[in-house]
Amino acid sequence: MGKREENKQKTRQAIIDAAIKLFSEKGFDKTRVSDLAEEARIGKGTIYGYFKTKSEILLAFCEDEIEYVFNEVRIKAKQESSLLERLQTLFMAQFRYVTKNNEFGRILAREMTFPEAANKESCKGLEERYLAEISEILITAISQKELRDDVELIFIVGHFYALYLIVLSAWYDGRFQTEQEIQEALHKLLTQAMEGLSPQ
Amino acid sequence: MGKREENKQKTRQAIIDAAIKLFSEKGFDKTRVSDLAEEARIGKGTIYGYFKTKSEILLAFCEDEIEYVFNEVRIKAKQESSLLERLQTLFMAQFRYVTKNNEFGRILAREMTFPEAANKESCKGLEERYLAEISEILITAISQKELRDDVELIFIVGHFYALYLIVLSAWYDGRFQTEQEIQEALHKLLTQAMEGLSPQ
DNA sequence: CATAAAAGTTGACTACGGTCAATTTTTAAT
DNA sequence: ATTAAAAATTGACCGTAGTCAACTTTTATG
Repeated sequence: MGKREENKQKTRQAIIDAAIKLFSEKGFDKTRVSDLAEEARIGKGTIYGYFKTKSEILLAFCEDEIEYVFNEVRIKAKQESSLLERLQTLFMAQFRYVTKNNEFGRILAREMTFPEAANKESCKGLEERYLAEISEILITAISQKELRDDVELIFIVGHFYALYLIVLSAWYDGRFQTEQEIQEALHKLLTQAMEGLSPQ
Repeated sequence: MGKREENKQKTRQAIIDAAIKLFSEKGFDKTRVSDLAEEARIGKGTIYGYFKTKSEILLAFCEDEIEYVFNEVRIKAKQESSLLERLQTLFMAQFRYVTKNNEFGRILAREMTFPEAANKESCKGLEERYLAEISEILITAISQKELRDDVELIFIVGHFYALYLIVLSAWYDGRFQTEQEIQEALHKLLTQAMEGLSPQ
Protein backbone atom coordinates (compact mmCIF):
# COMPACT_ATOMS: atom_id res chain seq x y z
CA MET A 1 0.00 0.00 0.00
CA GLY A 2 2.92 2.33 0.56
CA LYS A 3 4.28 1.20 -2.79
CA ARG A 4 2.90 4.05 -4.80
CA GLU A 5 3.83 6.68 -2.26
CA GLU A 6 7.32 5.25 -2.01
CA ASN A 7 7.88 5.32 -5.74
CA LYS A 8 6.66 8.87 -5.97
CA GLN A 9 9.22 9.95 -3.42
CA LYS A 10 11.97 8.07 -5.24
CA THR A 11 11.07 9.58 -8.58
CA ARG A 12 10.80 13.06 -7.15
CA GLN A 13 14.22 12.74 -5.59
CA ALA A 14 15.65 11.32 -8.80
CA ILE A 15 14.48 14.45 -10.62
CA ILE A 16 16.00 16.73 -8.01
CA ASP A 17 19.25 14.76 -8.10
CA ALA A 18 19.34 15.07 -11.86
CA ALA A 19 18.73 18.78 -11.46
CA ILE A 20 21.55 19.18 -8.93
CA LYS A 21 23.90 17.42 -11.29
CA LEU A 22 22.92 19.02 -14.57
CA PHE A 23 22.09 22.54 -13.39
CA SER A 24 25.47 22.67 -11.68
CA GLU A 25 27.29 21.16 -14.63
CA LYS A 26 25.67 22.99 -17.51
CA GLY A 27 23.58 25.71 -15.94
CA PHE A 28 19.85 26.17 -15.86
CA ASP A 29 19.22 27.42 -19.39
CA LYS A 30 21.49 24.93 -21.08
CA THR A 31 19.81 22.01 -19.34
CA ARG A 32 16.80 20.73 -21.28
CA VAL A 33 13.90 19.25 -19.39
CA SER A 34 14.45 16.18 -21.58
CA ASP A 35 18.05 16.05 -20.27
CA LEU A 36 16.73 15.91 -16.73
CA ALA A 37 14.33 13.15 -17.74
CA GLU A 38 17.11 11.14 -19.34
CA GLU A 39 19.40 11.58 -16.33
CA ALA A 40 16.58 10.54 -14.00
CA ARG A 41 15.70 7.57 -16.25
CA ILE A 42 12.11 8.62 -16.76
CA GLY A 43 10.03 10.07 -19.57
CA LYS A 44 9.92 13.80 -20.02
CA GLY A 45 6.18 13.96 -19.47
CA THR A 46 6.59 12.34 -16.06
CA ILE A 47 8.50 15.35 -14.78
CA TYR A 48 5.41 17.46 -15.23
CA GLY A 49 3.56 15.13 -12.89
CA TYR A 50 5.94 16.28 -10.19
CA PHE A 51 6.72 19.88 -11.04
CA LYS A 52 4.58 22.46 -12.78
CA THR A 53 7.47 24.20 -14.55
CA LYS A 54 11.18 23.86 -15.11
CA SER A 55 11.91 26.67 -12.67
CA GLU A 56 9.87 24.91 -10.00
CA ILE A 57 12.50 22.18 -10.10
CA LEU A 58 15.15 24.78 -9.36
CA LEU A 59 13.07 26.04 -6.47
CA ALA A 60 12.74 22.56 -4.97
CA PHE A 61 16.44 22.04 -5.30
CA CYS A 62 17.14 25.34 -3.56
CA GLU A 63 14.72 24.48 -0.79
CA ASP A 64 17.02 21.59 0.06
CA GLU A 65 20.26 23.54 -0.23
CA ILE A 66 19.09 26.53 1.72
CA GLU A 67 18.94 24.48 4.88
CA TYR A 68 22.67 23.88 4.66
CA VAL A 69 23.24 27.60 4.39
CA PHE A 70 21.06 28.31 7.39
CA ASN A 71 22.85 25.68 9.44
CA GLU A 72 26.21 27.06 8.50
CA VAL A 73 25.01 30.48 9.62
CA ARG A 74 23.67 29.20 12.93
CA ILE A 75 27.08 27.83 13.78
CA LYS A 76 28.81 31.10 12.98
CA ALA A 77 26.21 33.24 14.68
CA LYS A 78 27.49 32.99 18.21
CA GLN A 79 25.13 34.11 20.90
CA GLU A 80 27.24 37.11 21.77
CA SER A 81 27.27 38.81 18.38
CA SER A 82 25.04 41.81 17.85
CA LEU A 83 21.85 41.90 15.83
CA LEU A 84 23.58 43.72 13.01
CA GLU A 85 26.37 41.19 12.85
CA ARG A 86 23.94 38.31 12.83
CA LEU A 87 21.86 39.80 10.03
CA GLN A 88 24.99 40.59 8.08
CA THR A 89 26.18 37.01 8.46
CA LEU A 90 22.85 35.57 7.36
CA PHE A 91 22.50 37.83 4.34
CA MET A 92 26.09 37.39 3.23
CA ALA A 93 25.72 33.63 3.43
CA GLN A 94 22.61 33.81 1.30
CA PHE A 95 24.37 36.14 -1.08
CA ARG A 96 27.34 33.83 -1.45
CA TYR A 97 25.15 30.84 -2.03
CA VAL A 98 22.96 32.60 -4.53
CA THR A 99 25.81 34.07 -6.53
CA LYS A 100 28.00 30.97 -6.44
CA ASN A 101 26.31 30.11 -9.66
CA ASN A 102 25.42 33.49 -11.05
CA GLU A 103 22.81 32.21 -13.43
CA PHE A 104 20.41 30.32 -11.26
CA GLY A 105 20.74 32.70 -8.36
CA ARG A 106 19.15 35.33 -10.54
CA ILE A 107 16.37 33.01 -11.57
CA LEU A 108 15.75 32.06 -7.97
CA ALA A 109 15.62 35.69 -6.87
CA ARG A 110 13.30 36.56 -9.75
CA GLU A 111 10.88 33.82 -8.95
CA MET A 112 10.94 34.46 -5.23
CA THR A 113 10.16 38.16 -5.47
CA PHE A 114 7.80 38.18 -8.46
CA PRO A 115 6.82 34.59 -9.14
CA GLU A 116 5.04 33.35 -12.23
CA ALA A 117 1.52 32.20 -11.48
CA ALA A 118 2.50 28.54 -11.79
CA ASN A 119 5.34 28.83 -9.27
CA LYS A 120 3.55 30.97 -6.74
CA GLU A 121 3.00 28.20 -4.25
CA SER A 122 6.52 26.80 -4.07
CA CYS A 123 7.90 30.32 -3.98
CA LYS A 124 5.76 31.26 -1.06
CA GLY A 125 7.02 28.23 0.83
CA LEU A 126 10.62 29.13 0.20
CA GLU A 127 10.10 32.79 1.04
CA GLU A 128 8.34 31.82 4.25
CA ARG A 129 11.44 29.82 5.14
CA TYR A 130 13.66 32.84 4.56
CA LEU A 131 11.45 35.12 6.59
CA ALA A 132 11.27 32.61 9.42
CA GLU A 133 15.04 32.57 9.62
CA ILE A 134 15.15 36.35 9.87
CA SER A 135 12.31 36.31 12.40
CA GLU A 136 14.28 34.04 14.67
CA ILE A 137 17.15 36.47 14.80
CA LEU A 138 14.83 39.41 15.38
CA ILE A 139 12.91 37.75 18.20
CA THR A 140 16.15 37.20 20.09
CA ALA A 141 17.11 40.79 19.42
CA ILE A 142 13.81 42.11 20.72
CA SER A 143 14.13 40.11 23.91
CA GLN A 144 17.60 41.58 24.33
CA LYS A 145 16.29 45.11 23.79
CA GLU A 146 18.32 45.57 20.64
CA LEU A 147 15.18 46.31 18.64
CA ARG A 148 11.98 48.25 19.02
CA ASP A 149 9.14 46.09 20.27
CA ASP A 150 6.36 48.48 19.30
CA VAL A 151 6.11 47.49 15.64
CA GLU A 152 4.68 44.33 14.15
CA LEU A 153 7.46 41.81 13.71
CA ILE A 154 6.56 41.04 10.12
CA PHE A 155 7.21 44.64 9.10
CA ILE A 156 10.69 44.57 10.61
CA VAL A 157 11.40 41.28 8.93
CA GLY A 158 10.14 42.68 5.64
CA HIS A 159 12.18 45.83 6.11
CA PHE A 160 15.46 43.95 6.49
CA TYR A 161 14.59 41.48 3.78
CA ALA A 162 13.88 44.39 1.46
CA LEU A 163 17.35 45.78 2.09
CA TYR A 164 18.91 42.44 1.29
CA LEU A 165 16.94 42.20 -1.94
CA ILE A 166 17.88 45.65 -3.15
CA VAL A 167 21.55 44.90 -2.61
CA LEU A 168 21.17 41.64 -4.47
CA SER A 169 19.37 43.43 -7.28
CA ALA A 170 22.11 46.04 -7.43
CA TRP A 171 24.67 43.24 -7.69
CA TYR A 172 22.85 41.70 -10.63
CA ASP A 173 22.61 45.14 -12.22
CA GLY A 174 26.39 45.36 -11.99
CA ARG A 175 26.31 48.23 -9.50
CA PHE A 176 28.56 46.25 -7.19
CA GLN A 177 31.45 44.13 -8.39
CA THR A 178 33.03 42.59 -5.31
CA GLU A 179 31.84 40.80 -2.22
CA GLN A 180 33.52 43.57 -0.26
CA GLU A 181 31.28 46.18 -1.86
CA ILE A 182 28.20 44.11 -1.13
CA GLN A 183 29.23 43.76 2.46
CA GLU A 184 29.74 47.49 2.85
CA ALA A 185 26.49 48.40 1.14
CA LEU A 186 24.56 45.94 3.27
CA HIS A 187 26.19 47.31 6.37
CA LYS A 188 25.34 50.88 5.48
CA LEU A 189 21.72 50.04 4.76
CA LEU A 190 21.23 47.96 7.87
CA THR A 191 22.79 50.69 9.98
CA GLN A 192 20.55 53.28 8.39
CA ALA A 193 17.55 51.14 9.15
CA MET A 194 18.56 50.91 12.77
CA GLU A 195 19.45 54.56 13.24
CA GLY A 196 16.67 56.01 11.10
CA LEU A 197 16.89 58.57 8.33
CA SER A 198 15.47 61.54 10.19
CA PRO A 199 18.05 64.23 10.98
CA GLN A 200 20.21 63.62 14.10
CA MET B 1 19.34 61.59 -46.04
CA GLY B 2 17.17 61.49 -42.97
CA LYS B 3 14.98 58.98 -44.76
CA ARG B 4 16.44 55.93 -43.10
CA GLU B 5 16.52 57.44 -39.64
CA GLU B 6 12.96 58.65 -40.06
CA ASN B 7 11.69 55.25 -41.10
CA LYS B 8 13.42 53.59 -38.21
CA GLN B 9 11.64 55.88 -35.80
CA LYS B 10 8.32 55.24 -37.51
CA THR B 11 8.76 51.49 -37.40
CA ARG B 12 9.89 51.54 -33.80
CA GLN B 13 6.85 53.56 -32.83
CA ALA B 14 4.59 51.27 -34.84
CA ILE B 15 5.88 48.33 -32.83
CA ILE B 16 5.31 50.12 -29.54
CA ASP B 17 1.84 51.18 -30.66
CA ALA B 18 1.04 47.61 -31.56
CA ALA B 19 2.32 46.58 -28.15
CA ILE B 20 0.19 49.13 -26.34
CA LYS B 21 -2.86 47.92 -28.18
CA LEU B 22 -2.31 44.19 -27.99
CA PHE B 23 -0.69 43.91 -24.56
CA SER B 24 -3.59 45.90 -23.13
CA GLU B 25 -6.19 43.95 -25.08
CA LYS B 26 -4.93 40.43 -24.67
CA GLY B 27 -2.14 40.64 -22.14
CA PHE B 28 1.56 40.06 -22.52
CA ASP B 29 1.65 36.27 -22.64
CA LYS B 30 -1.29 35.89 -24.98
CA THR B 31 0.20 38.32 -27.48
CA ARG B 32 2.49 36.57 -29.93
CA VAL B 33 5.45 38.43 -31.36
CA SER B 34 3.96 37.58 -34.75
CA ASP B 35 0.74 39.32 -33.66
CA LEU B 36 2.70 42.47 -32.94
CA ALA B 37 4.35 42.19 -36.34
CA GLU B 38 1.02 41.79 -38.09
CA GLU B 39 -0.52 44.73 -36.20
CA ALA B 40 2.51 46.89 -37.04
CA ARG B 41 2.39 45.73 -40.68
CA ILE B 42 5.94 44.41 -40.68
CA GLY B 43 7.62 41.03 -40.71
CA LYS B 44 8.26 39.26 -37.44
CA GLY B 45 12.01 39.23 -37.99
CA THR B 46 12.02 43.01 -38.28
CA ILE B 47 10.94 43.38 -34.67
CA TYR B 48 14.19 41.82 -33.58
CA GLY B 49 16.09 44.54 -35.38
CA TYR B 50 14.51 46.97 -32.93
CA PHE B 51 14.19 45.00 -29.71
CA LYS B 52 16.32 42.19 -28.37
CA THR B 53 13.46 40.32 -26.69
CA LYS B 54 9.72 40.39 -26.36
CA SER B 55 9.96 41.76 -22.83
CA GLU B 56 12.19 44.57 -24.02
CA ILE B 57 9.18 45.81 -25.99
CA LEU B 58 7.21 45.93 -22.77
CA LEU B 59 10.02 47.86 -21.15
CA ALA B 60 10.09 50.43 -23.95
CA PHE B 61 6.37 50.87 -23.71
CA CYS B 62 6.59 51.38 -19.96
CA GLU B 63 9.37 53.90 -20.38
CA ASP B 64 6.89 56.03 -22.27
CA GLU B 65 4.01 55.57 -19.86
CA ILE B 66 6.03 56.11 -16.72
CA GLU B 67 6.54 59.75 -17.63
CA TYR B 68 2.80 60.31 -17.45
CA VAL B 69 2.77 58.79 -13.98
CA PHE B 70 5.63 61.00 -12.83
CA ASN B 71 3.95 64.08 -14.22
CA GLU B 72 0.71 63.21 -12.52
CA VAL B 73 2.63 62.84 -9.26
CA ARG B 74 4.42 66.15 -9.63
CA ILE B 75 1.10 67.91 -9.90
CA LYS B 76 -0.23 66.24 -6.78
CA ALA B 77 2.97 66.69 -4.80
CA LYS B 78 2.45 70.21 -3.61
CA GLN B 79 5.47 71.95 -2.22
CA GLU B 80 4.10 71.99 1.28
CA SER B 81 3.57 68.26 1.76
CA SER B 82 6.08 66.36 3.86
CA LEU B 83 8.75 63.99 2.61
CA LEU B 84 6.77 61.01 3.73
CA GLU B 85 3.64 62.17 1.95
CA ARG B 86 5.55 62.85 -1.22
CA LEU B 87 7.18 59.42 -1.21
CA GLN B 88 3.87 57.80 -0.45
CA THR B 89 2.25 59.62 -3.36
CA LEU B 90 5.00 58.63 -5.76
CA PHE B 91 5.05 54.99 -4.76
CA MET B 92 1.28 54.65 -4.74
CA ALA B 93 1.09 56.15 -8.22
CA GLN B 94 3.67 53.64 -9.43
CA PHE B 95 1.82 50.89 -7.67
CA ARG B 96 -1.48 51.81 -9.25
CA TYR B 97 0.05 52.03 -12.68
CA VAL B 98 1.91 48.77 -12.35
CA THR B 99 -1.04 46.81 -11.02
CA LYS B 100 -3.62 48.31 -13.35
CA ASN B 101 -2.82 45.39 -15.57
CA ASN B 102 -1.74 42.78 -13.07
CA GLU B 103 0.11 40.63 -15.56
CA PHE B 104 2.59 42.97 -17.15
CA GLY B 105 3.22 44.86 -13.96
CA ARG B 106 4.72 41.68 -12.59
CA ILE B 107 6.84 41.14 -15.64
CA LEU B 108 8.05 44.73 -15.50
CA ALA B 109 8.96 44.42 -11.83
CA ARG B 110 10.72 41.11 -12.46
CA GLU B 111 12.82 42.49 -15.25
CA MET B 112 13.64 45.68 -13.44
CA THR B 113 14.90 44.01 -10.29
CA PHE B 114 16.53 40.91 -11.74
CA PRO B 115 16.80 41.43 -15.50
CA GLU B 116 17.68 38.77 -18.02
CA ALA B 117 21.07 39.36 -19.62
CA ALA B 118 19.49 40.54 -22.87
CA ASN B 119 17.33 43.15 -21.16
CA LYS B 120 19.90 44.46 -18.75
CA GLU B 121 20.55 47.66 -20.62
CA SER B 122 16.98 48.84 -21.07
CA CYS B 123 16.21 47.85 -17.52
CA LYS B 124 19.02 49.90 -16.17
CA GLY B 125 17.77 52.91 -18.07
CA LEU B 126 14.30 52.55 -16.67
CA GLU B 127 15.52 51.93 -13.15
CA GLU B 128 17.77 54.97 -13.37
CA ARG B 129 14.68 56.95 -14.26
CA TYR B 130 12.87 55.67 -11.17
CA LEU B 131 15.78 56.39 -8.89
CA ALA B 132 16.19 59.88 -10.32
CA GLU B 133 12.58 60.62 -9.47
CA ILE B 134 13.09 59.52 -5.88
CA SER B 135 16.36 61.45 -5.71
CA GLU B 136 14.61 64.64 -6.65
CA ILE B 137 12.24 64.31 -3.74
CA LEU B 138 15.04 63.45 -1.35
CA ILE B 139 17.24 66.35 -2.36
CA THR B 140 14.45 68.76 -1.57
CA ALA B 141 13.92 67.00 1.73
CA ILE B 142 17.58 67.24 2.66
CA SER B 143 17.66 70.94 1.93
CA GLN B 144 14.61 71.33 4.16
CA LYS B 145 16.29 69.37 6.96
CA GLU B 146 13.74 66.61 6.78
CA LEU B 147 16.44 64.02 6.15
CA ARG B 148 19.92 63.20 7.37
CA ASP B 149 22.60 64.69 5.19
CA ASP B 150 25.44 62.51 6.47
CA VAL B 151 24.75 59.47 4.31
CA GLU B 152 25.31 59.02 0.61
CA LEU B 153 22.16 59.93 -1.26
CA ILE B 154 22.15 56.76 -3.33
CA PHE B 155 21.83 54.64 -0.20
CA ILE B 156 18.80 56.57 0.96
CA VAL B 157 17.27 56.32 -2.47
CA GLY B 158 17.98 52.59 -2.52
CA HIS B 159 16.56 52.19 0.97
CA PHE B 160 13.21 53.71 0.07
CA TYR B 161 13.10 51.99 -3.28
CA ALA B 162 13.73 48.68 -1.51
CA LEU B 163 10.73 49.26 0.73
CA TYR B 164 8.55 49.99 -2.27
CA LEU B 165 9.71 46.81 -3.98
CA ILE B 166 9.07 44.59 -0.99
CA VAL B 167 5.54 45.91 -0.71
CA LEU B 168 5.01 45.31 -4.41
CA SER B 169 6.41 41.81 -4.06
CA ALA B 170 4.11 41.14 -1.13
CA TRP B 171 1.18 42.28 -3.24
CA TYR B 172 2.07 39.87 -6.00
CA ASP B 173 2.47 37.12 -3.41
CA GLY B 174 -1.07 37.80 -2.31
CA ARG B 175 -0.04 39.07 1.12
CA PHE B 176 -2.03 42.23 0.54
CA GLN B 177 -5.38 42.32 -1.17
CA THR B 178 -6.46 45.95 -1.25
CA GLU B 179 -4.92 49.28 -2.12
CA GLN B 180 -5.71 50.31 1.42
CA GLU B 181 -3.50 47.57 2.83
CA ILE B 182 -0.69 48.53 0.49
CA GLN B 183 -0.97 52.12 1.56
CA GLU B 184 -0.81 51.19 5.22
CA ALA B 185 2.11 48.81 4.78
CA LEU B 186 4.05 51.38 2.82
CA HIS B 187 3.36 53.98 5.45
CA LYS B 188 4.53 51.73 8.25
CA LEU B 189 7.74 50.83 6.47
CA LEU B 190 8.56 54.40 5.45
CA THR B 191 7.93 55.58 8.99
CA GLN B 192 10.16 52.82 10.35
CA ALA B 193 12.90 53.89 7.98
CA MET B 194 12.64 57.47 9.19
CA GLU B 195 12.44 56.70 12.89
CA GLY B 196 14.86 53.78 12.92
CA LEU B 197 14.45 50.35 14.40
CA SER B 198 16.66 50.76 17.45
CA PRO B 199 14.71 50.98 20.70
CA GLN B 200 13.34 54.50 21.25
C1' DC C 1 -7.59 -14.50 -8.23
C1' DA C 2 -10.21 -11.62 -11.42
C1' DT C 3 -11.21 -7.19 -12.64
C1' DA C 4 -12.32 -2.54 -12.90
C1' DA C 5 -11.24 1.95 -11.41
C1' DA C 6 -7.65 5.11 -10.21
C1' DA C 7 -3.16 6.74 -10.50
C1' DG C 8 0.98 7.26 -12.95
C1' DT C 9 3.89 7.19 -17.23
C1' DT C 10 5.05 8.29 -21.80
C1' DG C 11 6.89 10.46 -26.17
C1' DA C 12 4.77 12.47 -30.18
C1' DC C 13 2.92 16.86 -30.69
C1' DT C 14 1.96 21.96 -30.28
C1' DA C 15 3.08 26.62 -29.72
C1' DC C 16 5.99 30.27 -29.59
C1' DG C 17 10.38 33.09 -28.97
C1' DG C 18 14.18 33.91 -31.32
C1' DT C 19 17.71 33.22 -35.57
C1' DC C 20 19.55 33.75 -40.06
C1' DA C 21 20.47 33.41 -45.05
C1' DA C 22 18.36 35.35 -48.83
C1' DT C 23 16.23 39.46 -50.67
C1' DT C 24 14.93 44.34 -51.01
C1' DT C 25 15.72 49.17 -50.08
C1' DT C 26 18.59 53.11 -49.19
C1' DT C 27 22.70 55.67 -49.52
C1' DA C 28 26.98 57.41 -51.43
C1' DA C 29 30.29 57.75 -55.04
C1' DT C 30 31.39 58.53 -59.82
C1' DA D 1 22.09 57.80 -64.20
C1' DT D 2 24.74 53.73 -62.73
C1' DT D 3 26.21 50.87 -59.45
C1' DA D 4 28.20 48.88 -55.49
C1' DA D 5 28.28 48.82 -50.57
C1' DA D 6 25.53 49.19 -46.37
C1' DA D 7 21.47 48.76 -43.96
C1' DA D 8 17.03 46.92 -43.28
C1' DT D 9 13.42 43.47 -44.02
C1' DT D 10 11.62 39.02 -44.23
C1' DG D 11 9.48 34.41 -43.29
C1' DA D 12 10.99 29.68 -43.22
C1' DC D 13 13.30 27.41 -39.80
C1' DC D 14 15.10 25.79 -35.10
C1' DG D 15 15.02 24.61 -30.27
C1' DT D 16 12.66 23.81 -26.26
C1' DA D 17 8.95 24.24 -22.55
C1' DG D 18 4.89 22.36 -21.73
C1' DT D 19 0.43 19.31 -23.15
C1' DC D 20 -2.24 15.29 -23.83
C1' DA D 21 -4.38 11.02 -25.43
C1' DA D 22 -2.95 6.41 -25.33
C1' DC D 23 -0.93 3.09 -22.46
C1' DT D 24 0.90 0.71 -18.11
C1' DT D 25 0.94 -0.08 -13.25
C1' DT D 26 -1.11 -0.12 -8.74
C1' DT D 27 -4.85 -0.51 -5.67
C1' DA D 28 -9.39 -1.80 -3.98
C1' DT D 29 -13.28 -4.91 -4.12
C1' DG D 30 -15.83 -9.24 -4.20
